[in-house]
Amino acid sequence: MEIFLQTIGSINDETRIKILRFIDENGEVCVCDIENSFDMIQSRISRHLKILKDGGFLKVRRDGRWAYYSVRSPIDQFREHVLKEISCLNIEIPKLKKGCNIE
Amino acid sequence: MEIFLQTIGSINDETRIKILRFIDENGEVCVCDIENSFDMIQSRISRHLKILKDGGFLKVRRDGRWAYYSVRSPIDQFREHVLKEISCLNIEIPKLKKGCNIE
DNA sequence: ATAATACATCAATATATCTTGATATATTAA
DNA sequence: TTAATATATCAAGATATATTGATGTATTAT
Repeated sequence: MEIFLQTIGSINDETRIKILRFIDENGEVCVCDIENSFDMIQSRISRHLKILKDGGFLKVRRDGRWAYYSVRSPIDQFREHVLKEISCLNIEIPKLKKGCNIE
Repeated sequence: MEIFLQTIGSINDETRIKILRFIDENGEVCVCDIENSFDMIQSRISRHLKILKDGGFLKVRRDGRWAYYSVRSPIDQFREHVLKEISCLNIEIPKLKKGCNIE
């Protein structure tokens, strides 16, 4: 129950749905890319990424000072269904704007 | 997006998950049955039922002074997946205790 | 008509979640 | 070593959601 609620709670927010779809569409991105593309302050992005990760949708790969987030894979069927549902939503997802100085 | 969030929000609560599964397992029940089985006050049950109905999981059939709730049918694939996931949760669902005086 | 039953809704309070700005940590550059 | 960059976390305030008790609205029984 706890895990299910954490999964559901992680997608019970408009900002997170958009971030999740953004990552699903663009593949692995670092936090500053999201920050830049969404024009949101870093702490807000960071918090939502953590919730999506704890919800089982995202994974992180750390490299130096960067954190690269991507859709967790393999992913279970239920989260797969959720991702598919989100991919069908008629919403505006910002274009990817690279935000880091170095890559 | 709004509809998706309403759907997700409706199952983002432990009480509602239990009520939904209770109805899924027992079929059509009236409000006082739920009230009696869950030992919760009526206004609380009523509120959660409304949220689950607005979330697209339940339907009501009114008959006299009673309101009978059941899983909406036909139901779309996504909500079907959600119901299946909820049916797999390892949680305690109360036994059905009829609460009405007449039936 | 009056009372009782079943259900819905409202107002007040309690609790949880989100946003922001500040601060902390780690890594790399100068 | 010092400064800058990338990210995470914390504290405070704002907003949303849940619970309770009271009240409202039908419907049925007496």
